[in-house]
Amino acid sequence: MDQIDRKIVRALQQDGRITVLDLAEKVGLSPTPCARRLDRLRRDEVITGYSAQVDPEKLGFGVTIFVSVELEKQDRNAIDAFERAILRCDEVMECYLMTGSRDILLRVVARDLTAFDAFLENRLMQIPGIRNLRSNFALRAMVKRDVLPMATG
Amino acid sequence: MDQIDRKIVRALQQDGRITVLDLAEKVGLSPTPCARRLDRLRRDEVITGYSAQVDPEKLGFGVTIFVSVELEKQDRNAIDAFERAILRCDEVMECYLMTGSRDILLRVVARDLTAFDAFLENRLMQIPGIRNLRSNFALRAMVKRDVLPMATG
DNA sequence: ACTGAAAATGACGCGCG
DNA sequence: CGCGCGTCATTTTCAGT
Repeated sequence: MDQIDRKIVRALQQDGRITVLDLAEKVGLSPTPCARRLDRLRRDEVITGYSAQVDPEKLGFGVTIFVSVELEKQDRNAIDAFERAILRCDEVMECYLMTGSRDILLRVVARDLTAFDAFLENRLMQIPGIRNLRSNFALRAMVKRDVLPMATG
Repeated sequence: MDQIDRKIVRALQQDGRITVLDLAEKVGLSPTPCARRLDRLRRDEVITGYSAQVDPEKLGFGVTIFVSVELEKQDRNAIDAFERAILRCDEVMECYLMTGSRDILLRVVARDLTAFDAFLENRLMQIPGIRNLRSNFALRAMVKRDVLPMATG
């Protein structure tokens, strides 16, 4: 992971469909070694995939909700079980295990509040071991970034 | 936005570098009309871009922190000013305007706690109009998804 | 369907550490 | 000495018309 690798990763975060030729020029390499580095970055799982950025509203997901979940038990088994269950919920875009009261933070998308209510009732609250929930609604996203900061190196 | 468009968007979220040929086959179209739809989806900003998915840890960003910010005033001007300021912070990967006490939720990445402290001191707390802050630390990401749920249609 | 461009692959020599 | 770059060439595949 040298400076050129970081440039490659950065360029690909900014434009995931850039060609190897353009990428090579951008980072100051010729195409073949650039492609070799790209292969390595994927093998090492620095780059784990590629994705289109989509406007959720245009797909009908107008609502974003953050849900704090506190589990009854916070041992490994309880957390693993919750994790397996939450992986099956497509509405959950992000899920973080937090410090402190060792609760869990979810970012959930939904079509509207009715759909979110259905998610809570039929999905989230069906998961055993939940002590309590707290939902906070987002009015809008001010920032949604896909490019990590420059690692100082 | 019909069912085929949704399939296209879904496939591109799953693999942002899929070729038009493979995409066409996947959604049951021939390449040319598939490419036309793709152009339209980009023009309509349903698809806003493409990005590589990167493992933050492998780039040295081992720490994720959620920061709740409460502003002194919650009028349009104060929020706009905060938004402009936060856009300049590369460490802020997401920022949501919330309901309730109309505060703001940030997801911040940092190299370590020292770097996060520097961000708080030199960046975030330099923004005027902040009444208070509350930081919550993530132990790890359980789920990080880039594919929106299927819109029922 | 066609044409130009790009990707994937491999071989080879070179230079810098 | 060896790793990584550059160059070149080839074949296959893709994009755009």
